[in-house]
Amino acid sequence: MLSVDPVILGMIAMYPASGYDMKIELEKGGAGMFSALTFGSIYPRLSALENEGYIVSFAADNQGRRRMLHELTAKGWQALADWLTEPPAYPLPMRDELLLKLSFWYSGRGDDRATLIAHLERRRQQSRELLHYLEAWPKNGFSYISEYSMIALNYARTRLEAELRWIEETITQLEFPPKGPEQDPRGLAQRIRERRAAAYGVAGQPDPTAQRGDEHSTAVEPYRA
Amino acid sequence: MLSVDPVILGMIAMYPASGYDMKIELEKGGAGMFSALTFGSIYPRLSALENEGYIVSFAADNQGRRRMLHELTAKGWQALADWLTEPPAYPLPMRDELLLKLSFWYSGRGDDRATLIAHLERRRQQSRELLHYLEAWPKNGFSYISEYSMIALNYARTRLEAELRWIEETITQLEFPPKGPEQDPRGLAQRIRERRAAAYGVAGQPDPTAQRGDEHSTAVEPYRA
DNA sequence: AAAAACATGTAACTCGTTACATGATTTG
DNA sequence: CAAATCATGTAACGAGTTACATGTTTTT
Repeated sequence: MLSVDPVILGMIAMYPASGYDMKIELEKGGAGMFSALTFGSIYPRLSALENEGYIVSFAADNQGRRRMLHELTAKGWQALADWLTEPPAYPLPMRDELLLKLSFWYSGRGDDRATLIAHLERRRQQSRELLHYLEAWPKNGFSYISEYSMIALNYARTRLEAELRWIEETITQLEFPPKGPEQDPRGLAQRIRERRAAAYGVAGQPDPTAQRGDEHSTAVEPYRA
Repeated sequence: MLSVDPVILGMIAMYPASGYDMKIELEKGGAGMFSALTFGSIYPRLSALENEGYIVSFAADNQGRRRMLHELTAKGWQALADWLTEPPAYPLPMRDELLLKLSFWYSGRGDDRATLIAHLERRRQQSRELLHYLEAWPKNGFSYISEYSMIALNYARTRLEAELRWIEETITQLEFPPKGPEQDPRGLAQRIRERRAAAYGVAGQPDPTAQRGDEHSTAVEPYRA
């Protein structure tokens, strides 16, 4: 039972679907906010799930074009119900390049606030678009949306709205002058600038001697809880 | 340049660190909110990054215990700065089992609201703990936290607070009776119950005949935008 | 004296993605 | 009639995880 399997079973549970249907549904629909599948993982799993008795597959006529539909067996319905009953794993960490870049920003770019504002404005644009798409989806007159899907949708909406507020506040803050570190008992901010300058060399050219071991004598105690 | 590489370079940029340091720092520190690394990916990449000239490694005496520290070269500092300048990829989709389960909840568990409330209460507990940990971190008197790391931390805090509010609202809603689907123009809610009943069989035992292709004649039009 | 934490590293494995292959039908 | 879309499938690849192997030092 791979992690994609419950998604496949869940999609089929809504209606007997083809592999292609599932891909499209996830791209355009609600569950796609929380998972994505590629054909390369869908089709092999459909075969496996059929071999293991979770689904049955049958050809459906699609005016000449071949089309394989899949339906859950009793075992498949049971597996889905069991998976839903299992306590969901806590999503950790929140993989997000923007946040990761923020964590390392000072070390790598110092007080280059302009580039960071550009990143944030791009993100604002993307999140706004996603929010609009997501608000339109339950009103498209087509998709099946249960009370529970709507709750999931509410989560995504709430999260995006909070993100947009954070972006506004952050851009405002970045338009003011830099504030200096929030906490820096070991004076790392200063040391980072010095180490970078040493690596590049005083005249701006790379300095090969700055790469020998002995120069790194300013060892920093790592954090131990 | 693998996706873990900028994280390694970013950690080293803060202070010359060992592979072990990075693992611990990510587990206990701020960047760990947004990325995790295992030894199996750290050590091989440290060798590779040294071979490619991004870092230099040197033995540091750690009272008898061996310890390899790593420092950025000019090329390494430059690679980090370049990576930070690149527009960050939009994090899509938000992989979250709880949300995925909500999407499929009705199909698999019908109106079993008790189990769902249990999931939400568990999540509330975990998110509260993370929030408390995360609020304590910038006051531990040790970690280096730049203005920008603090902004990332603010994001995580904002997001968790929004999530906790959503959990409260959702639990309250789930204590009321079920509402029925938000949007269901094809009558799928009804069909799902019928299909599940057919798969299990009327008497509760699995019905093998319900698994033949012909019975699935109630084909549902897939969504096409 | 044992267990936990410190510290580095390798090899096998697993899962998912990318790229490729094929072919029918609809649309411009 | 060419291009886009529909539709299914396979094979190679890649990147990260898990498990294993090894040895030291500190804590209980």
